[in-house]
Amino acid sequence: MKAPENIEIAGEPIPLSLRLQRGELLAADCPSRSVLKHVTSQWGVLVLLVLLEGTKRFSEIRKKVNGVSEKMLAQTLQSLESDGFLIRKSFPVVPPHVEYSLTPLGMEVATHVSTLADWIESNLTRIIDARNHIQSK
Amino acid sequence: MKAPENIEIAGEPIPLSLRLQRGELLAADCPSRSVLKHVTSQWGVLVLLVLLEGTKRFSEIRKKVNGVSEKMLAQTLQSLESDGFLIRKSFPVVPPHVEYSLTPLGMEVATHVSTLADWIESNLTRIIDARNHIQSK
DNA sequence: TGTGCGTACTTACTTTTAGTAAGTTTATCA
DNA sequence: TGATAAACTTACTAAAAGTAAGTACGCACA
Repeated sequence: MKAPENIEIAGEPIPLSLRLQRGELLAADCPSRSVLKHVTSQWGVLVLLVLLEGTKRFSEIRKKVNGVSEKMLAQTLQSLESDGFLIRKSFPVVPPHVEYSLTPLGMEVATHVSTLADWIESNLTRIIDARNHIQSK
Repeated sequence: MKAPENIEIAGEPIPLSLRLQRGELLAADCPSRSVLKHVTSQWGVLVLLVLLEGTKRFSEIRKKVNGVSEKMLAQTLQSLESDGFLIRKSFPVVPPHVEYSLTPLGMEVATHVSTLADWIESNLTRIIDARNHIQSK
């Protein structure tokens, strides 16, 4: 993260608590890097998309996100939870019943992720056309 | 990709060539998956951000994207080029001089990537706060 | 009393990917 | 003659992802 500079407006210093500390993704040691990794990880993106539809059980997410293994899904859910993007609600029953849903913070990222995902889905043919065009050179 | 269904409007079938085939990221074998991988790869995201600023040389990109190795940068640039997101212009000089710039297609994705990246940078403190809150439970 | 079932994981192991460091190329300049 | 610079490439190691099997446990059924 950027070290907060001593900004002031009209001679009045802005209190630290009110100043927003912006992350810098281009800085190798900025904590935003790990957030980006979690959010844009292969399965992270897809899990966020699915959870935008609403609360889902572990097994439901697994069914929707075609190809994810139980191990990777569990891992992905844990990292997204640890970043505060989703909450895990476990019911004390057997067999286990666990529900995942986006937090307000999670909905915000997921919305941006969804926009990007939509663009890719919508423009797939353009991309494939471009691919073929480049290949044939 | 979704198999094109036989859609028609007002009794008139839409020719295959005109119908847009949407990708489906949730389908394991959809080609959109590899595009997503390239675009949201750790270094792919950051390269796209840097190239939004304009044409850049290999070494300039490497300097801006803190932490990327030459190997990974070369690999990332190649995959983004193969998807038609950027063009590589090599000048026949020694030492080598190579310039990379976004294609119109690349600018579109990069814009969406940038929106997501901006959100993460802007909300880092919220995320870190959420992280700490979760940890302390 | 025991056997199987369902769900959400976890663990051990293999394969793939990423990271690191050193090498390659070649015109130009000291 | 030899060092230099820029953009890669290659060989090797470390880390991450994929695969498959195991674990926990309360309930239903035999």
